[in-house]
Amino acid sequence: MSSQLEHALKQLKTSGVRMTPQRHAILSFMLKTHTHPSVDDIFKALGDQFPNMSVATIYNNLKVFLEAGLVRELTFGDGASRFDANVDEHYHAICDDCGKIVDFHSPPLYQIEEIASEKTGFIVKHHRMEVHGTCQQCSEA
Amino acid sequence: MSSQLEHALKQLKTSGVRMTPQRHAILSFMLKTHTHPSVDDIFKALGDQFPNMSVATIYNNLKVFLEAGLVRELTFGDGASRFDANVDEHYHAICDDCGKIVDFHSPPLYQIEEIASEKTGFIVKHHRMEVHGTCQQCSEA
DNA sequence: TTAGATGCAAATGATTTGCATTGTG
DNA sequence: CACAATGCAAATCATTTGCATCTAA
Repeated sequence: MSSQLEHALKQLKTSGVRMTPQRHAILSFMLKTHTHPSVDDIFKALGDQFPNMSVATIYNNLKVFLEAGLVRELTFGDGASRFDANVDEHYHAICDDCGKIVDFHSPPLYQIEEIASEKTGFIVKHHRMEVHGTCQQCSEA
Repeated sequence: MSSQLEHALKQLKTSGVRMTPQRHAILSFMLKTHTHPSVDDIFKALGDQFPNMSVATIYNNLKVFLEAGLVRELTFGDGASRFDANVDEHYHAICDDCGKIVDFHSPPLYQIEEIASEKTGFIVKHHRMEVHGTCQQCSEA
């Protein structure tokens, strides 16, 4: 078991969250994948293990994980939310042709938070940034 | 009539888009407001003028305007898309308490597009950035 | 005149909710 | 045992679609 999963399990236990087989499977899947899955992706991926699992259970659990800070929700314009268990500081590149989402790292844009704060009077807590374009495979095709 | 509206009308005419009273009203409203309205906001705002206007008409027209590059679509995690007729380079500050969206300007983040391109192999065409936090009114309350 | 636009209602798809049942701690 | 979690179905909400009617050019 990955230490990341162990750590997440411990954290949930500390917060008084009960562990169920479904919850464990969803969490474990989220920590293992790097594909930014939608609820439906998770539903399909765990269908073999849990033929009777309800989508409501997936929504419920993602909400629990969100509140625990274990996952982030990503919303693009295309219908379904996507979820990302990589909560490290990072950004996303999105292919406007095939929809693929690729993580990348870069020095964080704290300066823009300061500029925003000066110009708008907001107390800025975080920012979101993503680049759009065409991925390597799509541009080669 | 604002020169912005004149220019938009001319552009649509050139693209062979017919002008209807509904289309004119939606376009004019979009250019006048700075509130980043949702479809429902537009529907309510124009309800007096057009008691029988269909939401489908609003969706249709926003799609036309999007394709003409006259508006941008903004999607946050909260259900409905919002639309912005300010297509100049600018960013948004979003209040996580009251949902208000405030425009602000800043030197564009082209460097992050380069970094993203190097790290991911994408051909980067544009980026999106927004800061989240608490607006002045909400933090004073 | 005629292709494109509108209005309406039904369809779709994501997400939420209510509730009876089950299972964790 | 108590209360939280699950599964299921119905409800909700944004958006899309089909189609008959209308209208801008």
